Amino acid sequence: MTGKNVPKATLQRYPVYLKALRKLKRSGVERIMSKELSSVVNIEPTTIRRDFSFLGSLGKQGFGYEIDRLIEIFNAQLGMDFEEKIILVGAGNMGRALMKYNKWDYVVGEIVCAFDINPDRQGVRFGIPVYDMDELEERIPSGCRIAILAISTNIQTTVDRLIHCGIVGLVDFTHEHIQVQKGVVLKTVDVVSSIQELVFETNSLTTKQ
Amino acid sequence: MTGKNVPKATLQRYPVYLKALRKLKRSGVERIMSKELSSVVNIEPTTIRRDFSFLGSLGKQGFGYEIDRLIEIFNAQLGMDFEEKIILVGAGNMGRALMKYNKWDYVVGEIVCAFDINPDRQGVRFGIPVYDMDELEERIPSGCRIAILAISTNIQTTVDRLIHCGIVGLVDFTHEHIQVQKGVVLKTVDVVSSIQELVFETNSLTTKQ
DNA sequence: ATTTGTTTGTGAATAATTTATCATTATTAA
DNA sequence: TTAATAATGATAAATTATTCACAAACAAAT
Repeated sequence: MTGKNVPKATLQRYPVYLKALRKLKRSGVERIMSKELSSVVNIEPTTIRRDFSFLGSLGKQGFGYEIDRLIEIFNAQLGMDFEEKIILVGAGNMGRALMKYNKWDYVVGEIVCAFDINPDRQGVRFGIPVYDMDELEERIPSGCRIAILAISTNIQTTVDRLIHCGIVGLVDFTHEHIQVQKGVVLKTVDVVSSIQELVFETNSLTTKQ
Repeated sequence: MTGKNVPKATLQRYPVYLKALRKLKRSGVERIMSKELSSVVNIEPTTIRRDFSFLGSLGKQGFGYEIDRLIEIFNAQLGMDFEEKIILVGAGNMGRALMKYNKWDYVVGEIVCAFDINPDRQGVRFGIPVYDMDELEERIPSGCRIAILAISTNIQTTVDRLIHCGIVGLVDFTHEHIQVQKGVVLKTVDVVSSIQELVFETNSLTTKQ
């Protein structure tokens, strides 16, 4: 339905809103105005209103937004209906951390299985079956489009294999540069890169002596 | 020196370039042109050239860029000189995964110590001392500005404590919404949010039936 | 029921970012 | 040495994102 003309920048803020709204709900808040929410998420009120407006007229003038309604709509928009089957590639420390947190309560889908080359890591872990990498092509669930990458060797080769299997979205936890063809979306999650950006940004605030 | 008028968007691409350049160097490439690099990182050549130009005239007309020179400059720009002392808060699965990868070879600094409430996780892990959370205020290295957050309880309280200790940059691996005052930079790293964005973006490409 | 105060939603204006164009300069080959 | 080629770096144009400003809508009070 929606998801078409929504600006990319807005799309990246939706998860932020959802998290903040869920936190507010837990602390008993039932309604909120763009100005209040602004101080919670550090986003200008007018930007918030514009972002929300892409999903319809969610608020009431002179009143604000009902948090329950917002959460419901964001859940729907951000994936509750999708039920994506996500695979995890790599069951090392990082992979296990991700499996453990798989009980995400407002998520798009769930990790249905994992793959690893190391036999010691295979079997069932945190309720998720971990198969041998060799079995990727046969074990990958049909319709699976998204993979989480948490391996440290044969990275590019594995990515190519995944794309061959129909993967079109990758969340990348490796520390290597990965090359993907157009049409495949790569979301890189990297502490190092994050810290590099952070150092830059904080340097313009606090000048080190 | 630099780091002032560089657009935020450009700043976020620098780590991408550095990673790609290091990969190219390892595979023996010595020089590259913006057009070639473009096909590696999926960023327009003209954007690459403009991004690079903020750091000086790094290339030669009719020739391209020397990879060694680029890497050197990016290293300098992205932190090699900074030697940030980074602390890790939370030594669970995620924390351990991060400690294990602490041997980042082109990084801004390193994790000098960690903190956790659980006594079982305290002691030295992967060469990094893990202290009790209660000791945060006394153990935090002087001049420490950046913290990696990988805890799952008392999140907001801990963040407030960290900011009180002088932390101005946070890499956040929790699944909660975190509120920070202006002046503190928060980089949220969240599988769930990444997947949510991914689902949106891939949906505009592959229409599910 | 009417008025008053408040906050949304949006068209218009501004700012930021990306892409296109082109002059310039280095390289290479004749 | 000179001309041809090629790719940068700078500027201009186009695109995208944010902010302003205000009309319309609703709630609450009288």
